[in-house]
Amino acid sequence: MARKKVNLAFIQNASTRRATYKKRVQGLIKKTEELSVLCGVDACTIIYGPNEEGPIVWPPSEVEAKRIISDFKRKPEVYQSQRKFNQETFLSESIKKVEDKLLKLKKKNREIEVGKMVSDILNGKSTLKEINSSDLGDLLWVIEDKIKTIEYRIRVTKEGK
Amino acid sequence: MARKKVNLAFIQNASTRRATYKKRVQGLIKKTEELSVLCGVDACTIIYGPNEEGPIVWPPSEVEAKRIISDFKRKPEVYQSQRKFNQETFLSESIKKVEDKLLKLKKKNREIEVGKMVSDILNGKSTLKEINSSDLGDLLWVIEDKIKTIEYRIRVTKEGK
DNA sequence: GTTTCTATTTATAACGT
DNA sequence: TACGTTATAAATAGAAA
Repeated sequence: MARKKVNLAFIQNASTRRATYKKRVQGLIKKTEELSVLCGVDACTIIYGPNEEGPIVWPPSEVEAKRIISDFKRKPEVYQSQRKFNQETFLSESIKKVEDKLLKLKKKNREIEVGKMVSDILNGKSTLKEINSSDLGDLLWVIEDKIKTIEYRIRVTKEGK
Repeated sequence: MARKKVNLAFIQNASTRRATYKKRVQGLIKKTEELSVLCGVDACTIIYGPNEEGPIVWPPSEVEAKRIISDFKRKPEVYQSQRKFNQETFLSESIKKVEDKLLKLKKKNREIEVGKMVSDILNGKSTLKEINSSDLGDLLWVIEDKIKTIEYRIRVTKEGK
């Protein structure tokens, strides 16, 4: 983020990684505290360092941290509230681009539907038999794509060794 | 942090506070992900918004988040104050440190194994039938986890307008 | 390894719509 | 109230000590 843009990938060089880790842990903890204080909300950050030290936690109070965590674990459908951290702006000045945008949205809508399908299947709410061939085609396409992502992450993990 | 230095105190004005909240949640989640990916560490951030349906969490996978939280809660109450960041940390004896390292190594090895399994299956070098039930369990766990991450990304892309 | 020192990239507070 | 823009404050990557 300085002197060079950062690539969101595991830092191979050990010493560089350690240095970055230190700086960023400090920054992350600070940001957590700031959000909590400025906006008056409960926020908790837990970091397991590469060392054997033990987790770094905010808020500093063990009781407070566990309270927030307990609240979290009690909520079943936590992820419904996950949302919009995305800055994607394929905005444009011409009609052509607006049309492109519409197309993309439709495509993404489809992806969401398929994503839910996958989820339902994994959760036993649905079975492959209940899915029509058209949907199945999309399903395979998406899975194939996701597999690539997984392979990439696996590769990164290995190299990070 | 712009146009004026920020005062670390509760923002009285409701609309300003709300606007700041939205921006900073976005930033905090991003920072959490960056630290995790760049440095290859487990990190978890939970935010309870003022009037939202549920907490905002990173990592997006419920499984992953709960695993990290469990690790945290499982630790004995051997907390000790530390010098940096007003954080708290567990003091451990040298024996425990060694044990922890061993545990991490085993975990990493297992991750690599599972990763190779997925790879082999995708490349037709192996089939699901050849995998024993124990391995299959890990495999499903990993895949399910990845799927959730994927769902999150899809959702974010969609709602990101 | 760690601390300090920039050069730059990011994050974002205050505005404008 | 929400979203896009802009001026600044912060964070931080890489270099140097």
